[in-house]
Amino acid sequence: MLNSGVRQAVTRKDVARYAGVSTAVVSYVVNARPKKVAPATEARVREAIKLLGYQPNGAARALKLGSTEMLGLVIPDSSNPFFAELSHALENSANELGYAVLLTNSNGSIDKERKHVQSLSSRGVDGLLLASIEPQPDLERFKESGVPTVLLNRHEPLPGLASIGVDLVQGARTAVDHLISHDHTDIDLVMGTSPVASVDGREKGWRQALTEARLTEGTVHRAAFSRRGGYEAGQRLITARKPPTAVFASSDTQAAGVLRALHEAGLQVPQDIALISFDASSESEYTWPALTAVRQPIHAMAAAAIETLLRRESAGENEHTVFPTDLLIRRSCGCAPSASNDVFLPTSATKT
Amino acid sequence: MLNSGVRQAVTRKDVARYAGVSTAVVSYVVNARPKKVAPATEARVREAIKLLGYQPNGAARALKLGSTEMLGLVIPDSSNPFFAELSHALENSANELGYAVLLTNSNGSIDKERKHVQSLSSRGVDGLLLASIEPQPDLERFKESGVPTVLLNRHEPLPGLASIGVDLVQGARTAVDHLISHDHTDIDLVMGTSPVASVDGREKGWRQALTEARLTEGTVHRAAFSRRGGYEAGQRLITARKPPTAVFASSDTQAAGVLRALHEAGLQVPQDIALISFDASSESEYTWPALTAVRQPIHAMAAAAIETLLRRESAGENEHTVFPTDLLIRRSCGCAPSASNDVFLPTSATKT
DNA sequence: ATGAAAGCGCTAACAC
DNA sequence: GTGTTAGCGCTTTCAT
Repeated sequence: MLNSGVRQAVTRKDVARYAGVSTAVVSYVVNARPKKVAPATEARVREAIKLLGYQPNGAARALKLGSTEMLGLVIPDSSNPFFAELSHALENSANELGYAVLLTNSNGSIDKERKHVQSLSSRGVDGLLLASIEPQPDLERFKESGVPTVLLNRHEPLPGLASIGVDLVQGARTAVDHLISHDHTDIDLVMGTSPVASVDGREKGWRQALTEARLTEGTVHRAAFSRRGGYEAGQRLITARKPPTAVFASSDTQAAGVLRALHEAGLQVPQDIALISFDASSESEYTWPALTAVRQPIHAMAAAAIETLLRRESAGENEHTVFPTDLLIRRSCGCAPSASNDVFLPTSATKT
Repeated sequence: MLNSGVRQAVTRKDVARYAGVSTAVVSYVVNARPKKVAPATEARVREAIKLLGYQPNGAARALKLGSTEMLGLVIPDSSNPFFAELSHALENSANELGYAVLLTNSNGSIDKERKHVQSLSSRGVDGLLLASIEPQPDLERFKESGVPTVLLNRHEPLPGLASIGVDLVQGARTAVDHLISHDHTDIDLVMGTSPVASVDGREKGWRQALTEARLTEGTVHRAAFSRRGGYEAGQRLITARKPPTAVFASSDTQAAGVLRALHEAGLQVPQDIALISFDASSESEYTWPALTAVRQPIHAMAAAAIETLLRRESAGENEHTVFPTDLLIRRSCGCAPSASNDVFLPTSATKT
């Protein structure tokens, strides 16, 4: 009838016996709750804990309390620089509040994403952080599992679910407007593709900026959200009859690929073709030339996501928080910043 | 006395009642074990499960079974490209075997690393994957917690603990030998710094290759394992009285920094200074020029780590597995590969 | 200030 | 083939 005591050799019972108290008292000192314990008793218990090398059993605690103090994280690809930085920031924020995070990759598969959500829910996570690849995640799924959820990297409100993201349209407009201020009139777009069709805010912003400046619309080069995708788009871009003089890329990784294609063709950036990217993850600072990029406030978003999730555990608000972006001026746009980097547009977060 | 039934509204008991069976039967069908169930009964149970939206409670299962089917991962920085790729591969491998992974970052702090090990152990992980920043991790700590552990990114055997890594010395020698074959005689080293002093295998390999070729030793530039570190090292390197004609960098990220410094100084790679880096993470393919790099077989190592860890749960062997590296020839070394990338040294893993 | 005991949801040995 | 039930380690109410 015994469980194979492989690991949990020492339980609170052993500690209690060793310290000559009841198991309840051990609990009181370990949690400093809900009762006070006499200093002398407490000392004996602590002594016993240290001596026996006692470690509370998380599973038992979770079962009793109904809370695992774990958060589930589902992202497309944790090795992609943007998501790598985001998940790092999320882990740090969660950790500060005593929460551990279960990391899962959907690897671009909707089916895998669903399985992970389900599995994390079954593991009893206290909350779910989901960077979904579905433009319209099935709400019922979440209601059912009942796990508080916040959607990451989500750029439009989704009624019924909390979400956090950036103003894609505004960010793109800032970038394209900047290119226009450098007197460019032929501005192409390298746009990432998501599994399901729907117009990305970056595409809208690019188009809006062009329209307002009464410029003719450039070409949209669709490619995967990856360095390779950008590389292929870059190759297509320069072999057009009339290549653009400037390009806006929907992510840093794509821009890195575009850069490679341009270099291989012997083209100079920004002289022959100027380039601005989106995200401003740390890799964008070390490309050649360094990328001017629309920056997402990753750390602030991560902190807000955790905060929203944990607050939601009690209250159940479903707001969409939009963070502003700034334009980080470096070399690829044609500017020659004097010394350090300049930053535009430092506005604050808004809620919907 | 009731637990606040916030989430786990529906338990196996509800399912049993609804299907008109006992709780044991529900267990049998959910786990397909340890008893057979009549097809008709099974169908009724599955029906009830679906209808009620029943999800097994992981904490209860873990408590009963003494296994959480979770693995703990402790790494210095999950946003560093190398560790990002490693943790991605680890998560994938673990997931295939039904294990979830708890990700934690030590952020370069030994204290944090210890806290995470302790916390993961307390959460009852079935195994620990640890990329320690300590050159000599305290063995007692692990014996005590009793969690099967494998050390990652570990390049020398550590008696008493399983570990996995790459032959740093050999990898570095291959790189430096290659530089020598390009007729370089002044080859500097950009070496990452770890918190505690101890000679890294890459430094040894660099020195050995130089010595065997009867070349005078170049300068060692110590810098952080980061793009910024590499950048600073690169700046120092080119302002020396007699700059080298070739450089071996101990990581891709550092090489990216070196590249930036060289570009800023108007130096050509490989013409003015040739460069080879270590890791060959995916970012090394998209720098300009693309980096020739010593490649670590990240996926194979991840798979082996998981396999070792899970096998160790029963048997308790403590071997050190060394993986071979290859030299991925691209442009930064001075080669002009015809079409695709060439790969050297495809040998197989060895155990100690 | 301390202790006894119930019970969280699940598994599996054992009885039928 | 199915049901009964003990018990995993913990928290906390209630009694002392």
